This record gives sequence, structure tokens and C-alpha cells, in this order.
Amino acid sequence: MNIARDNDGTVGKALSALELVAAFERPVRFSEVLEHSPYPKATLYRFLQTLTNQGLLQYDPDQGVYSMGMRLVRLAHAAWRQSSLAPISRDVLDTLYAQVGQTIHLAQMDAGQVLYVEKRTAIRPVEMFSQAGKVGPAYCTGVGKAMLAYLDDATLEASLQKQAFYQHTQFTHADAESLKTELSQIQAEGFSYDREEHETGIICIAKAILLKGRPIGALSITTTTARHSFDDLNEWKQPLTQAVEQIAQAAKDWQFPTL
Amino acid sequence: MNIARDNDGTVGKALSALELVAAFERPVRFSEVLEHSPYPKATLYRFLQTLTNQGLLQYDPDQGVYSMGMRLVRLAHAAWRQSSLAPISRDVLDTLYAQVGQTIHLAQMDAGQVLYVEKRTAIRPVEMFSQAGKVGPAYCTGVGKAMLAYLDDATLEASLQKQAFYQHTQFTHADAESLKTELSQIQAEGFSYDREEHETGIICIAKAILLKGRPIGALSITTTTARHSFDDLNEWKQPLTQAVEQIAQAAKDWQFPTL
DNA sequence: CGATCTTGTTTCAAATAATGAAACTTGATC
DNA sequence: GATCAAGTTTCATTATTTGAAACAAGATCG
Repeated sequence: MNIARDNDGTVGKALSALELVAAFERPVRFSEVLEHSPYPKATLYRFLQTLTNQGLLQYDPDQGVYSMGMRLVRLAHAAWRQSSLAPISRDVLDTLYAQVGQTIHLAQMDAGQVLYVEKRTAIRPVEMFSQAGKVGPAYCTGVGKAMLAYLDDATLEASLQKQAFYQHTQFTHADAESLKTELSQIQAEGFSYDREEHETGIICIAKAILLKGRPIGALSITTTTARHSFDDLNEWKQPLTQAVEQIAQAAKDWQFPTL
Repeated sequence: MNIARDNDGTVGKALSALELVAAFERPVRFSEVLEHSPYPKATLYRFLQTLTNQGLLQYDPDQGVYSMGMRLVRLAHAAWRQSSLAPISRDVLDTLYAQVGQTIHLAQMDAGQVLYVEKRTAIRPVEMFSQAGKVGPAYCTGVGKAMLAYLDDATLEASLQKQAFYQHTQFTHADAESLKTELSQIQAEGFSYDREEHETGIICIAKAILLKGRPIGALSITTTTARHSFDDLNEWKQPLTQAVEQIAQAAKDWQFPTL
């Protein structure tokens, strides 16, 4: 999964051990991690010790289990404030949500995946980290394809390598070729669509947020086939474009890091 | 600041370089980080490269600046879901907020500091990471003192070492001795108070959330001297206690890691 | 326009830290 | 009380990190 992330000596290896624990999504015993790890017992043991020492993991001596550490939350707070689009987009998202009344996602790219950094939903207004920080596939989401469409060739190839092309529905792109065809179309049109490619019944229109020609994020408006047709999506083109432009402008002013 | 966190070889050093970048709270040039760093040029340079490679940092080639990486947000998502009190406390906090109508904070301990993991406020319901992940001092906040009061001697001493005892207001504890006296009082009474120790005009009542006798977090209700007197705080003892007990019960059921 | 400074990047031998097989400890199970 | 599983430590070997210094690439100035 991680291509360029494995040649970083001890730090890289320790972080991959951290990901191992994260993947369980629950507290885990040492032996469980060991089973899924490429490292020998003693090595993994020392990694988990170091990570615990550093607060990236927590160890519960009663249960003998490791879980993710709170230091990550503190560090992510800094990341979220300093280099996510979320803080500068808040007002824009509020306005857009008021206009369209549909679920809105603001996403960025991370290692070929889509990372959601903000959201507006009718269901539950406050969701904190349970929403921000979530990841999704790039090849079958509106925001993912919108960003892929504007990547330079080298970065695009690297990202495509990382796509699973798992057939979520009958509409999911099966390979890089078929996806690439749509990407040029998206770039020409300026809008990206999810036509039930990730989940049956869920459709969306998305648009990339560009800074100096590079995609720094994407914004999407989501609905269901039960409530809207594909054509209906286009009625949101105008407010979506306006919101994207406002965020792009704010990013420019704030000297947002271009990838 | 980090006492036990420095003997962890390369990983520890790399993470301290990451903290250096985080401390700036804005994108930084290499040379700026170097000035604040104990490491030689070449060493720091390689750390930043590794961290960037790993997605813990982002590098903007146009500006030549580093900022915090989005991988942290993804990892924190896992941490927040799997080992923060926030997900299991959501409903309890909603109920408590409905009862008292004051600002509520849910906090945990991280390296002697108070780390806020959830919040309810009238001002702005949605705040995401801008609130969760924030840190504050332990020695002069209600939640901080509530947790300190139940730490075992060894952990307490270690935590006290890390307190700055900066005189925020005229009511701030000036040293460990004066703080310790209050801590035993808090343990006896079961409630902790912030009497304008952190900020003038801001007062709160807090209570530790205990699991097997150990403090796994704390909950506080905050108000201002303009709206309430110290005595008024005690009227919230009952709902606060109930909320704390509900969270403690949920944590027990969910096999929450005990520190 | 060339000299000088500042900032960032690479090199390479020496110093240090990571590695992992195996031995050991601990505690549970029968 | 013997057996087994899970976790922890040891230590010689191996690989990685380290950092002074040299180098490159712009910027700034006389």
C-alpha cells in the first residue's frame, strides 16, 4: 500500500508498526500485532515500546493491550489548523450548505487516498474526529476523481498504482485505463460525478479546488438516487463553483502549501 | 518539556523534530526550524525529509516551507475513535449540555498536559479539530486538577515536574506544594474547581472520571463570574456526577484502556 | 557584472543504534 | 507440578545514523 514510505529507516518501520495497530480499530495484544507484522518478535516489541514511550500508542497493563495514543490527537490538531483547508473553508461550507441543503464533503489527498477534512450533514451537526480524518478510495468517489484529474502525470501514475480498483458496485471503474478516460473528461468539463460507483443509490457532483494549477482539495455535494436524478446534480454547478472559488481564493491569501 | 520521551533513539528524535514544526503553528522554512533545534544541520535536514516522506510533514516546493502532514489527521482519527472518551461520551454530553446550558469540556491527560477531546458550547456547535486536540495546563484548570488528584504518587510526581506554574492570574498556584494541598482536598471532596486560576472571570467545576481507581479523564462545566458565583457551581454537582458515572460505566463496558 | 552572502543539499568515514535468534521469565492450564 | 503460551531480555553482529565539511543554488550588493 505504501510505496515510497518504506525506505525511511527506523522511523518508517516504526510508523508502519503504528499503522498496524491502527488497522485493528480496537485495542490489541502484542501477539495479534505480531501475526500481522513482517518484523521479528524482538524488533516489533521494541517498536511498540518506543511508540508507547512517545505517546503515539497507549499501553493498558491490566489488559495487556495497545491502543492509539492521544499525542496523535494533539499533533493532528496542529495539522488540521495549519495545513488543512477546513479552517479557512468553514464559512463557505456553511453558506453552501444553506443553499443546497445536501450533505457536503471537503476532502484532500493523502497518499493516493481521499481524506475528508470537513463535512456538513443534516443528520448530526457535531461529529468531530469521527468524520474528519476518515479516508476513502480516490478512484470511485467524486472528490477523489476531481483531484486525480488535475494531478501532473508523475503524481497521477504514482496515485493510480495505489488504487485498489475494488468493484464496490457494478458502476465502479475496473482499471486505470477506464478511469483515465473519465479523468480527461472531468478536466475538460470541470466537474466530477460519482454515479453510484462507491455505494448503490449514492450519487454526487464534485469539483477540484485548484491553486497554481494543482489540486489542493475537492468539494462535493452528495444525494441519493431516490431523491435526485443525475441531471439534478447539475443544478448545483453554480453554488458549487462559487464555493470552490472562494476556498481557492482564501487558500491563496493564506499561503496554503501547494501539495 | 519531554522527560521520558528523549531516550528513544531515532524515532524519538524525529518526533521531537516534528514537534518543533508543530510549535510554529504555521508553515516554516528549514532554517527557522534549525534555529530552534538542538540537532546539527544535516541531521535535522534528514529528519524533515523522512517525516515528509512519511506524510507527517508536507513540503511546499514553491515556498520552500514545511507544514504538518495530513497523515496525522488520519492517524488521529483512529486514536480518537479507539482510545478517546469522546465517542462513548457523546450522548452523555448532549444530555448534560441540555440540563445545564453551560460550556462543557471533556478532557484526558497527555504527558502531564490536559488534552481536550470533546466540547459543547452555545457559541458555535461545530468546531471539529479546532477544539478537539487542543491542550491546556493541568495545574490551573478544573479538569487538570481533577485528574491530578487521583494519580498515584509516582505518576503525580512525574506530572508535577512538567508543570510550568506560570502565574496566569493572581489566583494561579505558584508551586507544587500549594497545588498538592488542594489536590488532597479535591480527592476528599470529589470535585475540583477553577477559581479564575487560568483566566480572569472564568470559573468552573470539574470531576474526574475514574476506572479502577485511576483517572481516565475529567468533565467540567464552565461559566463566568459575571453570570455565576462560586456557590452557584455546586448546583451542578448532581448532573455532573451523573454524567461522570455514565461515562465511567460506558468506559468499563467498552474495555477502555486504563492509562 | 562579478563578488559575497545566505540558504539548502550532499558526501563519507566514524560513532551509534538497530537487529533478531535464542534464552529466559511469567503466568495460565490441565 | 508439568506443560504450554505469551511476553521480555540478552548480546554479538550488522546496518543505520551522525555531523563536519564541502558543495550547489540563488539572492543581494557594490
